[in-house]
Amino acid sequence: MKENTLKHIEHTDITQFQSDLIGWFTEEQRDLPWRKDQDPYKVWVSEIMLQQTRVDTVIPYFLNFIDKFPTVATLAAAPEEEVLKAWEGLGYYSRVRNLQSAVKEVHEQYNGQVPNTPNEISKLKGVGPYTAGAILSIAYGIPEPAVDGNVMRVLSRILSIWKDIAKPSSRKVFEEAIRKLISHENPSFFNQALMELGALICTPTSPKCLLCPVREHCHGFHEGVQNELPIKTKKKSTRSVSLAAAVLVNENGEFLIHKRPSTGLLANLWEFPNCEIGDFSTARKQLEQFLLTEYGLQVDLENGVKTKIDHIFSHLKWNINVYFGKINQSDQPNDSSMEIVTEEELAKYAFPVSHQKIWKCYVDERGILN
DNA sequence: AAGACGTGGGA
DNA sequence: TTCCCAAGTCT
Repeated sequence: MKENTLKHIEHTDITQFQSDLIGWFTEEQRDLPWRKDQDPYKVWVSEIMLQQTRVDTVIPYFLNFIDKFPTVATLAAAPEEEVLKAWEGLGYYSRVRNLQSAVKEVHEQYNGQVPNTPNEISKLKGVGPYTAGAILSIAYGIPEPAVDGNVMRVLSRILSIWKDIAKPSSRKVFEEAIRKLISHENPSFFNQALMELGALICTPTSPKCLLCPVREHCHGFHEGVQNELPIKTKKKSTRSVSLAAAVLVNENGEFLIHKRPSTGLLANLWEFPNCEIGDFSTARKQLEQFLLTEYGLQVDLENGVKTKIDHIFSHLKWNINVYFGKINQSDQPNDSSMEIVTEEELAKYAFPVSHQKIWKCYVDERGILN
């Protein structure tokens, strides 16, 4: 069965395949900011940002992040608040907390040098099998597989592999294939070329086979099944959660914000006080009760719901009822996870997009009133 | 193994 | 609207 899965490798001219693939990448690769040099730190940052995230989205974040934290030493020394702020809006925020944690370890345990062995680099927080292979091959020229979604899709087609790429167990099949195919002369370009091919030519839908530099090596194309591959089972739909949130302002024009717990969803990001509710019809009462029992705040929320915000995550959906309310200057948080800040100071804190939407609602509404 | 973990874009 | 993503990792 195992031999059968990769049977097409026997009929692949590996040297010619490498040459065609790397030759194409050399000519056609996109000009991307993390391709200016092979600084292991910058390669690392880019690979973490690119996890589950589009190139076009990453570019401005990468430029800003490297501007703010150009080296291992600067990121290791940075306040977490600033680091999270630089990641604000990118999503999967544990990536950047793990990155800074790992960078601190590199700074302290490896004298600031990103390790260059599979064993050492894989121990770093947030560095899984893909990222380890990407850094080792791109920054250090070490022939390790870097198997991401692109590579699994491309190889599924080229080698006509009918394994479900959604299953974690499938990854090792593709790693095995890459170990047989990878160029030892230029593992960096080989790995990047496979991903670039997946992004530009061998796309999820409507692959541009007529433009493909390795079409002659592609068993899926020759079998006419390139549109049937890869096999990928779909995931379950998301569940819905109802929330009520409050934008609370005092006589000084200062706002109450709350820092989320250090684990779980949107960890360590800031938000407007909110709670999960069972029933929209009594949302305001539930929120007032929550503010009293959790934060010791006696608040009269304005009567009407200001807006209803829908926010979709990968695995769940928030339906947020937004309320406005006044607090007194004498109301101080009874909780160290809360702060009272001016509108100007708000810009220093990292908020998830869902709560940026709440703030936008407040600004829009206030603009009408003023 | 399967679910948690974000977001914005395209069909 | 709904679904599927896009250079994955952690638990």
